[in-house]
Amino acid sequence: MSNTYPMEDLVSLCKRRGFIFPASELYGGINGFWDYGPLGTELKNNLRDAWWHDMVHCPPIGPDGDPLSIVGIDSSIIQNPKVWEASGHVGGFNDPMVDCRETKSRYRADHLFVIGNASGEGQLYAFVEDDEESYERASKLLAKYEKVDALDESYVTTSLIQLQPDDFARVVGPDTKEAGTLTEPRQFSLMFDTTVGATGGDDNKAYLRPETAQGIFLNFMNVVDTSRVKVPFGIAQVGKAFRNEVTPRNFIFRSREFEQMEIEWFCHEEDAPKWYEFWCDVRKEWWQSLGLTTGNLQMRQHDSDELAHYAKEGCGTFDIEYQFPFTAPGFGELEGVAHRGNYDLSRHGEFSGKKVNYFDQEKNERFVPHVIEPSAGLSRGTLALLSEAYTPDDRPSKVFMKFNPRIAPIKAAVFPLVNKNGMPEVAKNLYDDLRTKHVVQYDVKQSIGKRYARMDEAGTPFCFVIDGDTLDDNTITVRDRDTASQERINIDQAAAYLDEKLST
RNA sequence: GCGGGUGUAGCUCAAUUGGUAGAGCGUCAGCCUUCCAAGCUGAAUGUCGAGGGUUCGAACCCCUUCACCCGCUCCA
Repeated sequence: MSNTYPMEDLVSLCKRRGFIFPASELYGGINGFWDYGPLGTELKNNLRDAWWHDMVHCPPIGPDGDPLSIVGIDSSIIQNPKVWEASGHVGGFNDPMVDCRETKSRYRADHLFVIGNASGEGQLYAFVEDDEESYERASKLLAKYEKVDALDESYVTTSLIQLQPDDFARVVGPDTKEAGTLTEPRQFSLMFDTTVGATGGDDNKAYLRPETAQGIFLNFMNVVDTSRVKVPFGIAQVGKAFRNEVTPRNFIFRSREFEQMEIEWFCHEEDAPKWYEFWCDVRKEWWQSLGLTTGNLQMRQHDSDELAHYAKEGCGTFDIEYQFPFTAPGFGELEGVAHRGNYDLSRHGEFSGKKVNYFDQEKNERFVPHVIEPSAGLSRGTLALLSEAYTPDDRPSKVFMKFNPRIAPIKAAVFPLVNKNGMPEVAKNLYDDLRTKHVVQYDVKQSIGKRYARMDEAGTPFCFVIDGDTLDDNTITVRDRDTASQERINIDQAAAYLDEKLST
């Protein structure tokens, strides 16, 4: 079923029921940050734990019939700043950029020059460095504007970045006719700065990691040396990452602080396409196993022009995309499976001057492994689960959350049908028993209908009810969240019933 | 970053268009209740997003700012 309800309805429910709140709401919020409430935290932790279980503790069966070998790490959010130079994050994305409001083009400020009257008056015409055509165009327009046949020494070329802020109103962009459409140069560093040490200063500048992946590459040799792993193998990590997004948008989909679940799968170059294909399949099936339906998931290969700097030399990137309510009928990225080649390990070897490679004893071969990276968004995954679960209905609550029982924040509720006649005591006993193994809730307040409704919005798959018959024959009812239908089971079977339902 | 919209109780919204805020639902308490937000009674909750201005007086008009939504842009 596609998600066609308004996003606001889901956001409203998340607030109302304690899944997700705006961060710093008391102070008016802060753009791009969100807090997880009691139910949201359970949901996110369940997703994280399911991933860790299925990828690290009990990893998929490989093409040869044996389980894969994957180990976990937990690296620091702040690393030596040189890490981000080696990874390409500092160099490639720190340039001042200039936007054209008219044509929406974006230029690197240091690539733009302007030509104009040396008197400092009149319009300035911008052109792209080393672009003959662009220069010709600017020259012609300037000549026309100045009403001269040819440009002489009274017209000079200067770098755009040397202009004063006031000058930009006089600048005509490389592909516009109006002046003043170019913005002032802006830094587009998407990495968060921070300062290490109490004294501060530029020398102590560091960054909050923009991806968890680098922590894995940094520890590649440590893991190889200490964990008895052999290529091919994987290293997994879950953790926060930070990006100064230009436009945080769409609830927790694009936030400035978010969580990733990443695997770097290290293999021999000649096996890389095989593993790439393998991981695309495995990861898509995994999301499906959590209840994301086929129609809301799609695989999309990146075009060559949108590949990340690290993926250029590999065989590409596949996005696993989900149809969120705010993207429908389009899709938004949930996970990227990238072939990173051996870019990262090579770069760290180069920049550190240390040995970063692998020796295969059987083949007597030393090489830098290639990497397949299934990089999933934990925050985005949580949003996808919420989006998928949100189910408008004609029941009194008008909506219920159809979570897969495995990731549901609350697994079951225990109610006495009425708060008397010995029922509360029996219900309480059952609750005390179940709570030692599962997240369950006990509720005696108000009518049974309201209690069902509360659990529907929390997405609790099962409600156990102690009624009059329980006192006679030890049976209770189990009410199914999705169908509202009931069945009777023996009270002694409740725990086993839950175990069975949660394991499928 | 640009353009448009919105902001009032936990949620959804109202306030006769300048006279210092209400409803429904939810929540809580009590009664009642033998299966789906039932019924009865009662209660708590808002510096009307924030700051400034105009005015005798502002939720309402003006300015600034913040947040959220939509469309562009961006998304290593």
